[in-house]
Amino acid sequence: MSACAQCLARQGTLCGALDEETRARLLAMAHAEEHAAGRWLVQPGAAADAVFILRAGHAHVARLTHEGKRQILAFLFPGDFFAFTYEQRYAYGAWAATDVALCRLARHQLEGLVTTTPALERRIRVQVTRQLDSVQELVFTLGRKTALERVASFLWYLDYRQRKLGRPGAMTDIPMSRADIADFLGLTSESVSRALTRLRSEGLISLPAADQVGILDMPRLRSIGVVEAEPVPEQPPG
Amino acid sequence: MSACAQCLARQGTLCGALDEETRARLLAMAHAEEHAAGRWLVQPGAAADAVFILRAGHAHVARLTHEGKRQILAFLFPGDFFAFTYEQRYAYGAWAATDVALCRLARHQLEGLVTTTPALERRIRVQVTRQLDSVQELVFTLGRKTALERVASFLWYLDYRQRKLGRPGAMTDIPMSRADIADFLGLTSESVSRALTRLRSEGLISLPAADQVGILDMPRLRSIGVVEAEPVPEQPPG
DNA sequence: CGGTCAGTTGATAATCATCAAACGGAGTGG
DNA sequence: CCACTCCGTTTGATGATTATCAACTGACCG
Repeated sequence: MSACAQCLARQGTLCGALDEETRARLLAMAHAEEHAAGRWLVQPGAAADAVFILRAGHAHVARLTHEGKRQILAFLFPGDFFAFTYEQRYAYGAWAATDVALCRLARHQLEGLVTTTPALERRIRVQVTRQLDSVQELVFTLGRKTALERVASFLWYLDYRQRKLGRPGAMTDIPMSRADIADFLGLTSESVSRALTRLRSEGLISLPAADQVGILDMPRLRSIGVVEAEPVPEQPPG
Repeated sequence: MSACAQCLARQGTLCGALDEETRARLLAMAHAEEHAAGRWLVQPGAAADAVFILRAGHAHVARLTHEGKRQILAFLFPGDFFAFTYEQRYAYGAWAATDVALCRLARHQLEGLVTTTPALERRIRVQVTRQLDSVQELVFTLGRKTALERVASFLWYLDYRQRKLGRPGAMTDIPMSRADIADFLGLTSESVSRALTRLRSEGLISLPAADQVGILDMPRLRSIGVVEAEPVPEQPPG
């Protein structure tokens, strides 16, 4: 219950915007778990029989290949909801990047509750839709941005996420390695490093430590990284 | 009603798996429309006040920038469902690639119907979840595949989609230009062309016309393009 | 029969990956 | 307390892939 209270304080969470009764039922079927940094939360290829809500810590979701290639699909922050798929087996893996606390919801139980609780079903649909929006944003980043633009937009994103969790402050944490960032942005860790160095040398950011960044010129950083959609182009392309 | 019958014949459609009454209500609020090739179906930046089901023809969804960059997010086939977003305005545009027929559903009406029709809500959630799965697949393609691998996986995907629509046959249609394929795969049209030429010269495919491909060696094509997920790696990376 | 346009092919350039070395902070042991 | 090691990061040199620019081909259409 107190685990929930902590979680509910956050916006955009699955359980927010639910009435007391539904929340209680959800809680009744939730397994509260804690895992040490480095542990699998979702094994790639395992039966997709649960979904998760991250309560504390950081976790990463990635698609992996036998050749050792890795594409990180999402960096999870407290309050994030993950492992929703239509497939019978997970196409990706998720692991604890730091020590984490999470709620595990068995899929068949959740599907059961959902059929009698339209509000919950709706809430899940909204969450999945938001994830769709953000993955489409990532598609654009990977398909059509340069290394510098990718890194700039990533810093913007990091800052945005941390502000949303209510950490103002001049500094933004970078709670993942250069290699992780690279595997999210479709680059190498060297390219990420070079892009950061360039942004620093041009006065857009400061890097007091490897895991902290100060954004000195947000408008310019944003103009590099965050590409605006065309308002209303004349004629469709193609 | 006959427009619906045509649409319902297809698997994986929004309206499939709904009972008669719900389907009738959905139909009652659906605007059946037809649009000529080249027309906007969704204008980028417009109020996100409707969702669509494509009944016939092909449409493309893309994120566009004022600098003329374009990232195609999806190629829509008959039966596909699109323009679902959490945002108030569309971050992307969609247009008719050929003459199209579609159903338009006003978002506020649909939201209304959905609250009293759990089965429909569930159906929508499933559709959105499937889209999430496929966009995540695209993220991996853009982030971690070479040009040749991207094109190979694209051909596999085209073939897969057309088989699902029930067109066996030795030949697979390519119902979009090289530039469209390029903007989907994060490449240029020249790179797409070179990759196709290479696949042809290596005997994997035949190209009797620019808009048709014959897959001569599916296993090899698949092994190039479709990267298997790691079954169960020992220790999480990172 | 010429014109237009999508597609292909070729030459060159830019970006990013790869390979390699140096750097620096955190932790360890003398 | 300080040297040493380790590992992630940064920086440098080189190479590969893909983008860009440009020319050419062929199909379709007036």
